[in-house]
This record gives sequence, C-alpha cells and structure tokens, in this order.
Amino acid sequence: MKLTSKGRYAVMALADLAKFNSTNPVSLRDISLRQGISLDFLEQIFLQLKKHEIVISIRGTNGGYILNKEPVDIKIANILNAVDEEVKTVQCKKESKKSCNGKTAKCITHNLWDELQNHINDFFENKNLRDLIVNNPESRI
Amino acid sequence: MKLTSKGRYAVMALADLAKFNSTNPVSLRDISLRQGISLDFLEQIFLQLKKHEIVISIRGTNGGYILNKEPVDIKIANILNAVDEEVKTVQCKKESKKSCNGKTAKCITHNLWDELQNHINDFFENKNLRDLIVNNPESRI
DNA sequence: ATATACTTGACTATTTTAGTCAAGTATAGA
DNA sequence: TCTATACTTGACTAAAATAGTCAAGTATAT
Repeated sequence: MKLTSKGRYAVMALADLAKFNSTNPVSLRDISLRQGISLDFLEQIFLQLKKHEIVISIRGTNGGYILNKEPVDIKIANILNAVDEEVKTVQCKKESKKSCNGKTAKCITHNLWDELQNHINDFFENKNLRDLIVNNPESRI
Repeated sequence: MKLTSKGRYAVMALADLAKFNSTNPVSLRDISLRQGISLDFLEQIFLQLKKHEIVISIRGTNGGYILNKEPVDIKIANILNAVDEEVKTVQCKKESKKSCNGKTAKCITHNLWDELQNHINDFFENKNLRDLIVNNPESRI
C-alpha cells in the first residue's frame, strides 16, 4: 500500500464520480475541471481503475465513466491498490521469513512496521466510497 | 510523519542501544556492525537524536551513546519525529482551513487523509522502546 | 462524417531518499 | 603529553520515485 498523490487523486475522482453518478456517464474532462487534476493524469489513473473493474468506460459523444459497483461496495483499499499496485513498505528485505523471529533489533522493527501496515490496511479496508459521501450531507448521491 | 528507512534505522539503532544499555556507552561502530547500517548514516541519525535529547553522547576512548531516558519513556513517535522532522502528508494544500468544510471531493479526501494521519500518529504515540524490547523474551534489558 | 471521448506507451523534470565524503574537534587512557 | 578512539558538521551525490506531459492513435454516437 503506497500513499501517493496518485492514490488521493483516484479517490477524489471516484468521490466526484459517485456524486454525479445518477444517470449519465461523467467525462474525465468534467472531473478534471471540477477537481483540478490534469486530464492526462486522470486518463492514466482511470485506465487502471477500469482494468480493476472499478469503473466502466462509455465511448463516443457524451461518453465517460460510470462506477461499476455501488459506492458501498467500493473499498478505499481497492482504489489505492488499483492505481499504486505495488504493496511496498519500508522493511527489512534481507531476512528470509524463517530467520526473522523478532529477536534482533532489525526484526523488532520489522514487526513494528508490519503491524503498522496492518493498521493502515484495516483503515482503508473498512472505508468505502459511500462512507465518504454520506459524511457530506449537502451532496447528492 | 514520514516513514522512511532513516526512521526505521533510528528505531533499530535505539532498540539495539536499549538492549546493551546497562552500564557502558555503546559506540556507533558496534551498532553499525550489529545492525548493518552505514556508520556515516548512523552519525547523521544520532546527531538528530542527540539534538532531540533522546540520547547522550560520551566522547573519548570507550565512548559512545547512551539513552537519555528510560526505554518506556521514549515513544516511537519521538524517534521518528527526531530524524524525519517535517510532518508531511499527501494532502490538499490549496485550500485554506476555513474554506475546507468537507463538501467537495477534494476536501472529502483531505479529511480521509487527515484521519489516517491521526491513526498512524496514535499508533506510534502509544508504542515505546520498552514495548519493542519486551516482546523479545530472550533479550536482556 | 466527424467531433467527442477513451487508449496506450513513451518520455521527463523535479524531488526525495539513502546514503558518501571530507575535514575536522574532543576526550580518555597510556 | 601523545594519540587512538570517538563524536561533529556540512557539503555533496547516484539512483529511484513522483507526478506528471506529450504524441499518436482507436472507437462510437449523432
């Protein structure tokens, strides 16, 4: 799980999409203008979101993207994994699993980082797009 | 709060120090050899740890470093803040605080990232050096 | 037809990371 | 006092990651 601007933009774009989702596809151009994200960068991001079946693209005039699932079924973890595919934490890579038993300073921090990683994962596993929208009473879903 | 190798090395080095803390100062050379961290890099790290009063340096032959407090009083958050001083999260910088009310996709993710940041901070605020050591029964404190 | 919109891959400036290098200063013990 | 050991400080840098840009398409609705 990496936490980058790319991931944040993906969540932003999908939150935007969830709000304007009702009937029509939403064009990246609109999202770009509303959220202030470069169109080219959005295309890169939505390519990944489409590959991971989070959105569906609709081509042609008045085309755009729509969500492939209900907002409640799209976990934030899914989104972040889609655009920043490699799960990379700062951790000791030299130890093999079996030799790493938490008995050296190296492996003590290894365990600490793993534990943090789990906390972060849980956090994003337990949040979905709908959670983000409903915290925002003025919005229309 | 940044999570880098530098921060992890700092925690590793202090865990090592806590284990060999009993009577004598521990030289960076020893830590370097035991933990496989470059001596030059350790010096950079310990300069910061000293400035933040986490360790005390003892010069001269058989000198080295000792902890400035009991392990239980050294929070992991203190360590990470000492070596990676800038608190930097991926977040929206364009909004002023007052205009950011969680009503746009931008600010929705802003809130999400802030919430995560708090989770991570809590995690490290509630762990201290002693916690790391006591999970390691074979070690001597 | 053709404008609109999505697709794909290559490319890159900037910043960050994870150190290295050099030239010191201070102190303990012989 | 001498000098080996250890800490101090600041400048420098190769490599990787980040955050995009650019170019040249292809597909489809109207």
